[in-house]
Amino acid sequence: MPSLIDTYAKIESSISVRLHEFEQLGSGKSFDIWCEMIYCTCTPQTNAKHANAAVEKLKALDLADHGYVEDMATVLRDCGVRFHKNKAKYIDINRTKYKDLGDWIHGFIKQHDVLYTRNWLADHISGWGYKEASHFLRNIGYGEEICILDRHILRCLEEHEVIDSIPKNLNSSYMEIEQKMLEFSRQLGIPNAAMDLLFWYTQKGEIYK
DNA sequence: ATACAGAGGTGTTCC
DNA sequence: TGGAACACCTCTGTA
Repeated sequence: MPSLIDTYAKIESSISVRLHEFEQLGSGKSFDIWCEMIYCTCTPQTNAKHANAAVEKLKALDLADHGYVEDMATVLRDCGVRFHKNKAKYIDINRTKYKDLGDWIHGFIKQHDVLYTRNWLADHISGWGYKEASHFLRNIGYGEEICILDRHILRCLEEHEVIDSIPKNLNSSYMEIEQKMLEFSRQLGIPNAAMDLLFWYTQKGEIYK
């Protein structure tokens, strides 16, 4: 089995392209950032490509801006997004409050910092906890100080003995495990923002988001 | 075949 | 006060 460093060397350029795309998205149109919020709301327990397909279909049907909850739920279900009813509700709630988040999130982050912003997002965006708040921030170009601790990453961390075992309840230990992963990335000399894509590549054999 | 775990978690309830 | 337990939902892979 090749080491993480070897694998990273092999796919570094592909990862760099992806990370650059995240930055582009973050500095792009507010509507695109809103669509990324929809994506992150759809993602939990759901195939990432299904979540992405749902976003594209919502856009194609002009539902992302102002669709009824029921219509959005139908699209999510048809695209294979799990918990489609709840997630359609979350999208509706978030839209009424934070559809323009892309217009001010960068100033917000500059004024506070990424960690504070993640807390704020997890508290204020319906359907987001630490994991999805981190996912969103990474996807708009702020992945250097935070980790997306989903079950796959936790499994990788366990395999590489960064953590002894996967905790039953993440809430209490998210920051602690995150620190260990940040330290791990420093030891390897691999940018933290790339670690998530690298781990996913080792499991799935491709780079997605 | 039929069952059953697993899927890029989060919100609510209950003690 | 905080943690388990459960609901949300449906499809796929595996034995």
